Amino acid sequence: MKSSSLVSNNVTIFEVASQAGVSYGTVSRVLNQDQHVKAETRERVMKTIRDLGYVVNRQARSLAGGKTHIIGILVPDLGTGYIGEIIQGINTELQIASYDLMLYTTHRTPVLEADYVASLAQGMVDGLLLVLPRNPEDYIGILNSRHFPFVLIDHQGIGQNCPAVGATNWQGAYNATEYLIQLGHTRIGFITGWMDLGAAVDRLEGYKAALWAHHIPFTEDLVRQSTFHQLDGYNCAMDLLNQPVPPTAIFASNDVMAFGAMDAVREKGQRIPEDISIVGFDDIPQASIIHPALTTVRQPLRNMGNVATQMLLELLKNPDTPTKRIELPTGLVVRDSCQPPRG
Amino acid sequence: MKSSSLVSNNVTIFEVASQAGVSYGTVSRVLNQDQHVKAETRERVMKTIRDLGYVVNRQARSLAGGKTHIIGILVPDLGTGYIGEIIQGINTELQIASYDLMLYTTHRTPVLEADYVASLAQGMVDGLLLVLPRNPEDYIGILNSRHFPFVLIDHQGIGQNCPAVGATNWQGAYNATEYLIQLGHTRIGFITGWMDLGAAVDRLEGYKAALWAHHIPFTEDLVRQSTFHQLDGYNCAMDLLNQPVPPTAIFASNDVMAFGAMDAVREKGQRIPEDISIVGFDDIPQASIIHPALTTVRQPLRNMGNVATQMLLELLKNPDTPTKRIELPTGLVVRDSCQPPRG
DNA sequence: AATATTTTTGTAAACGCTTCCAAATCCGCG
DNA sequence: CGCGGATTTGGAAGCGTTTACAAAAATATT
Repeated sequence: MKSSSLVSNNVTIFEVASQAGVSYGTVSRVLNQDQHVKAETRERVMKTIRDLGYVVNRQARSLAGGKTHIIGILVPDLGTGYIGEIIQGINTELQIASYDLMLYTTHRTPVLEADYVASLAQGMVDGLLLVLPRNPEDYIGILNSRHFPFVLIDHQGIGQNCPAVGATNWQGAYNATEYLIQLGHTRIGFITGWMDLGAAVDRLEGYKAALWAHHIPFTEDLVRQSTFHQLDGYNCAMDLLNQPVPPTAIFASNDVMAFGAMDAVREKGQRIPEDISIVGFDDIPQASIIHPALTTVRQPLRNMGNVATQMLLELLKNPDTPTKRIELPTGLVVRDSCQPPRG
Repeated sequence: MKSSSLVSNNVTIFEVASQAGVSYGTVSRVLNQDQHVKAETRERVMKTIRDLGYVVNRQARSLAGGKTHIIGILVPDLGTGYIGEIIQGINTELQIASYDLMLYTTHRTPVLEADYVASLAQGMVDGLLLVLPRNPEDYIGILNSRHFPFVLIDHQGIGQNCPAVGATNWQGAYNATEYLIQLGHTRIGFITGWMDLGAAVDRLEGYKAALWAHHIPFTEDLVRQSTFHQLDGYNCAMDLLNQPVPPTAIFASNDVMAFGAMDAVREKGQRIPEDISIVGFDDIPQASIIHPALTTVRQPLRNMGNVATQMLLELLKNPDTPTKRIELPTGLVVRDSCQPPRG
């Protein structure tokens, strides 16, 4: 009986109804777990459904009911596994709630981003998960005014209070910097992410705060503005290392830039961690497979996906759930890329 | 006018029709580029559509027309960037054809796989892209008998001829093995993937063929059956290295197992490539960032996504396009993980 | 100028479901 | 036994399209 749903094509509630000797309204009620059905009738209908291999037509259901049971997710790309992890988290929750996932990648094109959001919000999906959005200012206002449910992942929101889940970026950067300081480092290079992203700013601030707390003067000479990309990480690290008095440690604002920094260090003929310590941020899967394994600040990516999805589903169920921003804790993962400075 | 579509919520063809002074049928015809509309009328309707910010309701359209303009993609996971690359390729094509993408991850649970396929084929999507399917036998027959359009990516199909795109696995493995042989290696370890996947078998066969062509005796002692996972790659490599006469090179059937092998080599206190050469397969993004950069057989993943999508779209447009299987060429990417054996 | 032909437009009937309202059935109790 | 209220069921209407068919308008033909 299992695969009969694949075999028989177009069973409708009408066929189920006539087979079970009830009206189609009753079948619909059973399908929607309406309480107003006699237990015995429900049983009979469910059996018929199984026998006939009936599967509800989602299009019809959403036309009639106004809900699609699809949620959309907008991501910048799928390159690094960073997004992949988040999606796994989202997926788990969605599966439980039996929602479907519509995936859109923007490749960081703001135009696309706004367009997608426009047409999605038009009824294609019930809610939206926006991962690492680049220019949400363009549309968040509109989504809000239309009361369209959405949750931001890894973005601070934009002044207005929107539902969002992020991580304690500041604290993570603070802890990582402090770890390096406690190892004895005082000249710690820092490579930022896109500074238009709140997370990148927070990480820089955490770094500064840790220096400050340990009475180490902050200097712009040790900071390089970058883009979260590996190659830029490489270039910035190179630049940092070419200074008259180079840093003894480099803290990159994400893991792939840390990988780039590692390349730079090696190209200068120096060793990690003996000559230079490296710290990353994110703890993407590759961080533990690279050699030496990267010490990094772990973001609970999967968990962020879980939580964001739960928030969105809650929002769908109960639209006036108060808006909240959740920050999941980050944690320092100590591996092999750091040690006290030489001498 | 740009964002009016976001502002106004429920414009239907009826409103457009009355605004434009035509019947709703005509609007529908304009929407579907039906030729039977006077040019002037078409213009007027299109203007109204723009003015009102009308957007077609996809649910209604597919209920009536039978097509969803959504294609489904079934992937095992999103962990390694391998799938991510393929998805990028798919996405590009889909964007051009303005189809939407529904993503399902199976985590390699055969049950899920079959269930998904069942309900998807039920009308949720117009076609299916099956990436690296594990047990397609369970449902390919049924899909075929229902004439449901699908394309396999990175799978050999199952005897029957189904549309599929793959890569020249045999040739790639042959070339990589030959490369090692030409460097002077004669004891070349080989770590397989899941042997229930055709691609894995082909790679093993390519390896064997190259040995044979160069009169190097094949021995099971140098082959380990594995699973495409990093940890298993590590274990198999360890096992290989612990033999009385260990290999001087290891060829892993994919990159992440090669990463695992690298870990094993290092743990044995040996260096890459000085003591042991390593070759992978796939050329996922990480292969070039790991240190030493991995010599590997490049699969044109993005391209495979492109081609598969084009095939599927063609199949949708013209259901009796003859079935074909396309094999895209692989190529050896020489980086830093190999050198001639010592001594 | 009248008819035949073609092009364009209007309309009704699906598509498969949800949901509301009214009708039927059931139950307990006087 | 009959009545009121609660529970259960049936059926109509509507969701926003597409599409087949018929009607109307435009054009060509004699």
